[in-house]
Amino acid sequence: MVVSIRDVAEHVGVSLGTVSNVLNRPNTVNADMVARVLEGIRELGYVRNDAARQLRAGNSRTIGMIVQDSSNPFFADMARGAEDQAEVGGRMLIVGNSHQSAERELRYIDLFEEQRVQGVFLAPIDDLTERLKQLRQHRIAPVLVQRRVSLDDFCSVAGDDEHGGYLAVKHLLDIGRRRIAFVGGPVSIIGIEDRLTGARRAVDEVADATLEVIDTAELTVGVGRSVGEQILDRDRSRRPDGMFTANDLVALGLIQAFVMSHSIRIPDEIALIGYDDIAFATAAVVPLSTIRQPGAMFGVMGVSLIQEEVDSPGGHTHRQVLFQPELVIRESTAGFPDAAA
Amino acid sequence: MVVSIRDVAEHVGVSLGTVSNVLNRPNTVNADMVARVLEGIRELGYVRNDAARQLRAGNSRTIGMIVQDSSNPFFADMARGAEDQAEVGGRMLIVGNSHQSAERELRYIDLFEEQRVQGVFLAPIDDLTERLKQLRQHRIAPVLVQRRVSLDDFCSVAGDDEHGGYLAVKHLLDIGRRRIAFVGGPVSIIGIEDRLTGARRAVDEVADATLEVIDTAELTVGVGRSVGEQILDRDRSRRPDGMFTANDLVALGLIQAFVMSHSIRIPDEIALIGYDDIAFATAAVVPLSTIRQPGAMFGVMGVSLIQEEVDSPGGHTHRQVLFQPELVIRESTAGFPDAAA
DNA sequence: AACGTTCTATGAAACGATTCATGAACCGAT
DNA sequence: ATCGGTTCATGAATCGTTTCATAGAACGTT
Repeated sequence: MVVSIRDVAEHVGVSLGTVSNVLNRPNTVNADMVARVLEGIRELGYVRNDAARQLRAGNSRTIGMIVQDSSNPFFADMARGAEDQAEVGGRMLIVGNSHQSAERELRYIDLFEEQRVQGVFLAPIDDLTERLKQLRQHRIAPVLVQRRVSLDDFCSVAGDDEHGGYLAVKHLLDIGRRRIAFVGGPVSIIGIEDRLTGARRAVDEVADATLEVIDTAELTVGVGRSVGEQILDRDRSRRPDGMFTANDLVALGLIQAFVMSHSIRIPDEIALIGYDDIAFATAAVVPLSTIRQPGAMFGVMGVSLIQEEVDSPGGHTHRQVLFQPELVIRESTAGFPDAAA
Repeated sequence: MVVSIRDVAEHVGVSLGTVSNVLNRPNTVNADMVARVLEGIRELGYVRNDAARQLRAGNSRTIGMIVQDSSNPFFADMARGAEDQAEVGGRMLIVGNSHQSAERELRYIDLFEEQRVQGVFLAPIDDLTERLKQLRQHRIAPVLVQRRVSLDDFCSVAGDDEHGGYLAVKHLLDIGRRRIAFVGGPVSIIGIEDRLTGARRAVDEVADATLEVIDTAELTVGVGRSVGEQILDRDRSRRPDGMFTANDLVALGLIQAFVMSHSIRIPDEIALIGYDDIAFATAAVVPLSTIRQPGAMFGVMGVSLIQEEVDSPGGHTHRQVLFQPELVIRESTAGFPDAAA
């Protein structure tokens, strides 16, 4: 029923080594032999068994990626970039979704290791340094989406989150806001912590500015909405006048809550700025100011770094690629264009 | 360097079969033997080689999925559902992105077949009936996201697109619109064709209603934006007063174009309805009316059907699961709540 | 005719797991 | 002491590839 390379060999009347050569080194085989073998493969409907290939050859052609939240378009962009780049190198990308659960993250790492992937690309939730070093010993190249990694151990891709956080809050202060709130979390995640640090630095530069930190368990539209409702419950005087969220989803949730209530006007009463610049930020009820990061490029670069490490078996020096974020101003921190006219 | 099951066996001082039994049938092995072996595995950092496992056992533990556009949140939802369900059965999901290219679609199918996945879950672009029958012969279960499949050959999951299209345009007609436009494509894709058919049926029920079809190459925000600009270029009298788009992304693009121009008011001049009800539809500049489909459920059900077929080696009768779409009315086809008040 | 070179086909060995027929060890009953 | 029954460890065979040392064929050169 299932056709092996040996069946093809018998059918064509050549040795099994020749069929393998046709598949892997066609230039070492006589041209019409190649034609005959390919014909036989077609006739029998032979499909190479990759497990056997991998077992013998000792390497897989896949790269594993773990994202924290596949429904976040920013991660979707990253995954798309990663997939495209993997394809360039003739590799395949397997994406796992950790849902921000450290346990699922570890399970995927185990799974990827059993698959003998060539590399793993991930934004770790927990500190995985030890586990990742183990991976490296098993010839799997880990590449992180995270800034603060010990330089010698891993390649990494990151945005300058501290600077991004600074840019965001500096902008809020520049348009005259003083009661700043940061929404996001868990702040134990390094990138988020950095954004908060940058925010704090900006606030500290202005004498009468204050920073309130609203720590959340995750970064979703739903979380944004419930924080928004919580803000709505407050006395008007106790509300912030400028809010910076750790990503765009949370900001979109806030916008929904505020707009639906009809009682808080954006940006008049509260100005809002997000992070990532996902495609939907432009299309929001109130188009969202944000800090832009090149999501797809993160993916492309991450996979490139894996390929670099894999393809240079001798000396490989780890690289830290840092992308500079960029402030994008839209209506959520500016007057409406109409108002200006 | 690399630790095999044999190394573990030697290290612990047992036979290699015993180690395998500990891994696969621990209940047939004496309890403290299990403990000793596990200890050895830990000490040596042994990780099972899945390629070898799969070669010998003859089956993989993975399911392949091909999506047409990973940046569409609807597909992201579907993939998440599929992944969750795969995990329930102890399987792993591999997702490939065809970018609506029939060629990439075929490449992924080949790849999945080499991997000997247990099943493939996909919304085919081309007619793949023959190729998928080949897959089945090789013991790979194909499940389609598509309605019109010959009942006997495959399981499938689908929304009732024809009914959805009808609901959408019926709603536009109900609020008094008569010059209807359908935006989407390519209409050769079955689901899209069905939505158009439903739209046409609704239009035909009303004497003075007309339907204009704007065929597009893909279904993205960018396409929506450019169709929007094209509408803006028209004489006011030649514009539609109700538009139905084949998915929400296109509708969001239209909204962006119209709102940015400040010359077309939604829904006053043009009412708009999309399809899918992605999370961002609620948060749009003008919250978008749409036809809701349960994306995650599509994924869950699709993978369930694969598991059903795989786990019942004897008789399996193919099932067609049809989800009923649901009309969701928001501001893009209604007066603003303010206006009503 | 003998030799060296180049080209190409051959098939046994190996990769690392699972499977399964075999039998050793033990136990309780006769 | 023997026997039947259980429990459990053993290791050779096997899965389908790739690799590689070997050798046959063909050709040109001396």
